[in-house]
Amino acid sequence: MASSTLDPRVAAQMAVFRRGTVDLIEAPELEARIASSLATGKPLRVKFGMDPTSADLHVGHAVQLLKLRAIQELGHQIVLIVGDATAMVGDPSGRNKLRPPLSRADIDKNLATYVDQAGKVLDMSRTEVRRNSEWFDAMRFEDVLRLLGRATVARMLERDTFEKRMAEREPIGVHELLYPLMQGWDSVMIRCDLELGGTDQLFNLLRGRDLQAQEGQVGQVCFTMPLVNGGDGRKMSKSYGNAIGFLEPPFDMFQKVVKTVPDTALADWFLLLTRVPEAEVAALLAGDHRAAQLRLAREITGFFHGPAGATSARDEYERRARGEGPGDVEERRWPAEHAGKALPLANLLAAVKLANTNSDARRLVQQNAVKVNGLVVADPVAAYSEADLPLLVQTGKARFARIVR
RNA sequence: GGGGAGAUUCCGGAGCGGCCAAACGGGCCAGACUGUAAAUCUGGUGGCUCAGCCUUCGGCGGUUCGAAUCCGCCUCUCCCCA
Repeated sequence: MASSTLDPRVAAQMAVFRRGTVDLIEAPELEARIASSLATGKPLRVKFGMDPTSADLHVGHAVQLLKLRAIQELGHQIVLIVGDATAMVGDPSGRNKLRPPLSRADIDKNLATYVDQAGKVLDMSRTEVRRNSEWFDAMRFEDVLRLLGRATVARMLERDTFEKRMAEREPIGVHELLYPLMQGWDSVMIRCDLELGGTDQLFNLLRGRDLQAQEGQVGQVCFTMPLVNGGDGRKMSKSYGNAIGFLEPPFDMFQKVVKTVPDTALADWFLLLTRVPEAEVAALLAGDHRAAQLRLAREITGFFHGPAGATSARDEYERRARGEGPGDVEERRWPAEHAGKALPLANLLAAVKLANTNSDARRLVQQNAVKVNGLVVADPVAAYSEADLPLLVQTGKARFARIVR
């Protein structure tokens, strides 16, 4: 496809667009647009839509944002569409259930945090942010009907998520059929050159391309990035509890990356979530996977917390790996209500919240999961009193506390 | 509007008068193994003053020596037909 006469500057940009990308519809069109952008000095308008349905971004979102950042550095214009109007519909992509629409108040509340967190990756000062209520609120009912006339029911229903829901007799709100059209209309309104989305977004992205063509514009180029999975193999999502959030402290982030990424996904994570050159990634993967995993964790943690944060996270991680426990053990006070009394170990654990209940604590002790001052104690009624303080207590591999007076 | 099915411990889902704190699977916790991974194996998974006791099976009331299991009412879900 890339002809031998392809301008090297165009080729270089194409490489950025291509890294980790799944769909690119169509590559030759993109080459042409890049070439013309270079010739005229006019940046491409690159659209990315976000639903302000949740305030907290996680590593899964970072895949797209990092791509946008790279594109931004090429000098193109990122247009972030805040889907405040579409959020009230709810994107049916990947959903098997009708989801409740959000109120305007919810949306406004999420928006600030949302944009703020995206700013950890994107240069927001160079990003155009548009709310799609800007044009949707201005539409009259006849405008809506005209837009709806642009698509057929069969075309909408052929979508896999709708097909599945029909088959499973799950409800599909009529309003949900509108979502792809609304998203597509955004592209028309901002005269979009290309739009990025997750692989689950391809259908929606293509609606934009079609609508633009129908409106006399050149249809946008569409490209998609993979969705990353959490440690449990499911799509990373806050509601599944498998997400690594942008705002997590360095150690947590580092540790979660190590624990989350299966060996089979290492290559993808490097490709999608770091800027380590592809050749270097290949070399890393040819070596010790353990080392590659730690490197990945450093790269990701470093991106969000800087080199110092990444280093401290790694040090902490290694300290724990050596079995030394956390560098800085949380202190808990001897429970005031038991001042001056001896307590059975199980009750002590529950009292300082190292276990949920006395019964829970008792079980842990009986399973050899509890260490006091580094030694396993298997007797749940072993008595401790304030004279024994301070006590370093550990339940399981990761929960530590120092009990003090 | 009419007809039917059902609500059980974190989830799914058995149980249909005593042997039920309630099978089984998932999840989760812990132990072994390990790369604090994955996979695997083992144990655990209502509470407590823990070889025993106490409180649970949508809610309220009833039958019974005894109810998650039977009866009545209530609340909420789902399905089919229109």
